[in-house]
Amino acid sequence: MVVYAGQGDAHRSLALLWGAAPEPRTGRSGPKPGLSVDAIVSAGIAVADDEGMAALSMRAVGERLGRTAMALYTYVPGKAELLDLMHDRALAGLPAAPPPSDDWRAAVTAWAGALYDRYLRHPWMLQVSQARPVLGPAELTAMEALLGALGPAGLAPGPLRGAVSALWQFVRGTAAATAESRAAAAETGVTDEDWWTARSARLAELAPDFPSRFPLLTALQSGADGPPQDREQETFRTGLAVLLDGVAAAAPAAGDAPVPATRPGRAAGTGEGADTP
Amino acid sequence: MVVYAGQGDAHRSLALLWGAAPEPRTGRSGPKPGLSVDAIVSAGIAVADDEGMAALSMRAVGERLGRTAMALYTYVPGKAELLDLMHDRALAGLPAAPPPSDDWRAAVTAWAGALYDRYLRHPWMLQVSQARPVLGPAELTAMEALLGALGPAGLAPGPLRGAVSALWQFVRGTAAATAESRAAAAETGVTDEDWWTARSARLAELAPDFPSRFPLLTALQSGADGPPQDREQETFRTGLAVLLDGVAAAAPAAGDAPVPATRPGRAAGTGEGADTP
DNA sequence: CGAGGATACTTTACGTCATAAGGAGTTGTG
DNA sequence: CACAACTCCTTATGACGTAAAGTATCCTCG
Repeated sequence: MVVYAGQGDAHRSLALLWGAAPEPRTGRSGPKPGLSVDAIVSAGIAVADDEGMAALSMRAVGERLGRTAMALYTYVPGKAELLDLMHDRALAGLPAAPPPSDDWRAAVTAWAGALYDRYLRHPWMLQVSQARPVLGPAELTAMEALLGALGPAGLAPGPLRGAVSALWQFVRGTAAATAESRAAAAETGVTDEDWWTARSARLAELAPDFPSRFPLLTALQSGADGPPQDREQETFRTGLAVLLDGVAAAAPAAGDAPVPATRPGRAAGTGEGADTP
Repeated sequence: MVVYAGQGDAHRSLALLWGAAPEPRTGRSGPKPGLSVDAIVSAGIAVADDEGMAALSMRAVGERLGRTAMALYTYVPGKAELLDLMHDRALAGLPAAPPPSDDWRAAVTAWAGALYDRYLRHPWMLQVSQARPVLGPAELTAMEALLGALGPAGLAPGPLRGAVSALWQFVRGTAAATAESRAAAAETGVTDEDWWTARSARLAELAPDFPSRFPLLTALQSGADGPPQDREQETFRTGLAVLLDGVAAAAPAAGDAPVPATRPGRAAGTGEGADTP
């Protein structure tokens, strides 16, 4: 529920995100730290995973570590920063960019699938306000991986930025939709499908003129065939395909695009020597 | 900051969203209502517009109407539902779908620009958790408009769903990025550009190995030429072009679409005459 | 070794939040 | 005119983030 305290100094997060100097422990008095930023971030993720974003309070995180809420403030400036850290950490460890290959479509598809899965494993991430590019190392690594996968397509910098943004947002958005329908279903103890039909039934009841007011939506919806999971997967798959077609079309000399390239001029180099760290 | 209380009965919102039967006022005792759902929603939007999402409390909304917080509960079940109503109302009045035309690219571009502008006029919308398709009338109308604009492209239902999702998420995501950089700049009383350079300077300081760790990102960033507004606009424009190229590519060549689709002969997607926001 | 200061953590407290419960005033219908 | 329905208020509850101040622990320096 709570997601982001607007003015939380992004600067304070930055230092922590990038592994605030581990401080040579020599020459420091006082009791040894019993906690660590890492442990706190892990506990926070555990709380959010287990009990949902609404249950993520400083008290809850502290409790999970056998401490009070205030103990956390020794390590972390506040809740907003903790959220930043959690979000970035939850993105860590995604597969690195594969070596550049002709089949950039497969590479980008794999990247998108991994990110999608990650979001669904930590649905609370989707409730962290995205009005906030935190620029943590894991997020940037994921973006670098996308750039690496996308590289062989040979986009110019402008379209490349656009494509990266479009891809990321698409994955996040579709993951959010899936997560929401799962959550709603789990909450009401009902299967996805039942929930959807109940929902549309209620809608039809409240807006009897629905089909005439929204003919295209009605047509689109009635075109659905399988259970909602399948529909979500299909949306993900086909939406991604549309995006990739766009990338292929925007690329000057794309490999497997069905579109004949008319402009041979290769624009400013987008580092094709992606050796992927 | 607060964005969405997870379990708020979406059902309760639905009735309100769809204009809960205006109740024939005859045969009702008690004092006449001094407020209305509409007035409350307007006040909520005014508060959020003027003072930001963090300042949106039931007290603040009530105060703006000369009432206490509790007075609102006569009209609205709770804050989550009020947020739903605000969000949908803020989407109302977007331009309707134009008559089907050959130039579906222009139509979709206009649609995207209008939605983008709307988000930027009410930045708090971007902090409402999107993990929640509220299915209000305005949102559905906007989606119907997109479907109308997209129609002449002649997509099959699957790709159409994917494209709709991709387009919507893209607009929302890029709007969020723009809103965030504006907010950050306004907060610190600094121009967009200064804020960005300060940010990158700080990043470079914290992660001196940045260029070697993120070569592609570094290359992409250094390829930027203008002030950030221009970069944002360019991302929007080129990203949208990529998406539209994808739509064109996913459409059946030119055969059974109601209108012969424009062949995507363009190479770099930047050529499109997007008039943008 | 013992004092002093730094550090980890706790207790307590404050202000704010959403909202439950109950009461007061207002208005229509019997 | 009584009563019921209704709006709106006051008050109260429990949770939240976190400021302030206290306590216990440990290192360093005299």
